[in-house]
Amino acid sequence: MTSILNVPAANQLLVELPEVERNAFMAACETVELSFGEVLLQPTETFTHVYFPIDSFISLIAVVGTDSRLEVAMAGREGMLGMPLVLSVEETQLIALVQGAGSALRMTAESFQRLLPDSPVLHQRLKRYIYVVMTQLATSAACNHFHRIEERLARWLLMTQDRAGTDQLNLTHEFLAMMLGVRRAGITLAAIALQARGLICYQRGTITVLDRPGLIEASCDCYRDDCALYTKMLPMI
Amino acid sequence: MTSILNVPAANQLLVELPEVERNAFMAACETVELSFGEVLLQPTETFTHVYFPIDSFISLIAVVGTDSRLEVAMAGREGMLGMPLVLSVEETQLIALVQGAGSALRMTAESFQRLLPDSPVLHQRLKRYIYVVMTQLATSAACNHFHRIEERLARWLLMTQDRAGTDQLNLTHEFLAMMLGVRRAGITLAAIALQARGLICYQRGTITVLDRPGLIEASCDCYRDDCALYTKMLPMI
DNA sequence: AAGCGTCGGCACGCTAGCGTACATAACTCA
DNA sequence: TGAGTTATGTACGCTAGCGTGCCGACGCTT
Repeated sequence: MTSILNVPAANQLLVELPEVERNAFMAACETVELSFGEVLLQPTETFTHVYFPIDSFISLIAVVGTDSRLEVAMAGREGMLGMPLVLSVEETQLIALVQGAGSALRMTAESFQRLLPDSPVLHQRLKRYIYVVMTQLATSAACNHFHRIEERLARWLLMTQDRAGTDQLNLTHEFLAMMLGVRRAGITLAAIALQARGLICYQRGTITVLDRPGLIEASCDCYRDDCALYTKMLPMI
Repeated sequence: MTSILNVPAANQLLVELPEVERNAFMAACETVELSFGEVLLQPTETFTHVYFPIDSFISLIAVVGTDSRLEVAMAGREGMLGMPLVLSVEETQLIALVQGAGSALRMTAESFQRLLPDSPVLHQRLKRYIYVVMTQLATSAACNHFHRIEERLARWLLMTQDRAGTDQLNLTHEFLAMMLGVRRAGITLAAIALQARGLICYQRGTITVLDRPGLIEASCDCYRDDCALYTKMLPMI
């Protein structure tokens, strides 16, 4: 089982583009630093930029009612923030929260929409990426519904590790509770269980993945399925 | 509160297209009858056709593990079956189950992909439709997670009523349980509660909506939000 | 009219997870 | 060093929903 991401610092959607496309596209990009906790977008806001994370990553969070939140997708260097713009829609209904600090390429929404029609290879890739995310949204709706906190936590840690590219994750139980839409105490119990099995180890805001294969075993199949779909639809690029 | 659908028998995505587009498109379509329970597509299968329901409707169902199923989206005359083809992807990971018998326009995947580039208005609409469905997937993931069976049932009945275009729905508790990913007995209790409130009435396989506004009141806001997003993104077309 | 299959009501004990609250432990900073 | 803040452990009773199984009612078939 390989991770989604075993490649050097570059956004996977942008690597190995045809020379012309790449040049035009990169010329319109700037590199920005994203810091943890930054909110790039709120529901009903309009995209001013698209982001292609390099070593940062972003959580997409759905809100229902006044205070229920649930992370529904992640965008790291395997993905992008700004899918609606690929569909010529300029708004979002999700919160985009920087979950892993680091750098990203960024381009104005305007440039993006102007350049996209002249970038057929990238455009094709982005459409496939949207398909992958849609499918993940659908199956993770089912996952969130049927699977237990411990499995979901394991899956979430794996996804995060892939995007952070390190074993050491800076995460509090509080934060994890928000992501999974459960109680903080629920995370504590699940984390204790995973630690007792020797899969992770944590102290005060840091979780270290000790046994990745074991963690995959402990997670629901949704993690494997997610990875498999991504590599099928966007193979190595 | 108006429903998504208050229009005569026609697929909403196809109405009022420019003459040329419409003619080319319709010429490639045939009308088919879909019968209840028909499975049009299974996970990993390839699309042979796209469907534009007229008075039928189709459930999209996610599968996790061996026997957990959850309805994640519906396609009636406000939508289509075959979104991945708009993204140039020919497969699906979802089950497409005919949930309301009736007719639909259908076209081969091949024709669809050939005609789409020459149908800019339709193409634009379909992209917006995909955005709507993606957003609904995201928020209904949260809805399924946070809201109770009774609210979710109310919402589901409203969505179904919109697409069926009638007060009388032919549904067993067993079937509803599958859609919502809960026990049959759980549906029975929720249905009893809704009936006690005078919102619905049912006997042996038939549910009648008695008080639509009341049912909206009883459902979570997700129903209203869904409708609002659709009409915002695809206004009356 | 009888029989059978389907559908719905209900009841049992059980579990995961909730809301809440409080205590302890670990860092931070004055 | 000591005070304050933040993160984690844990405990309490509670609720929604689970899995299961059984019974009765309905309605179709013959």
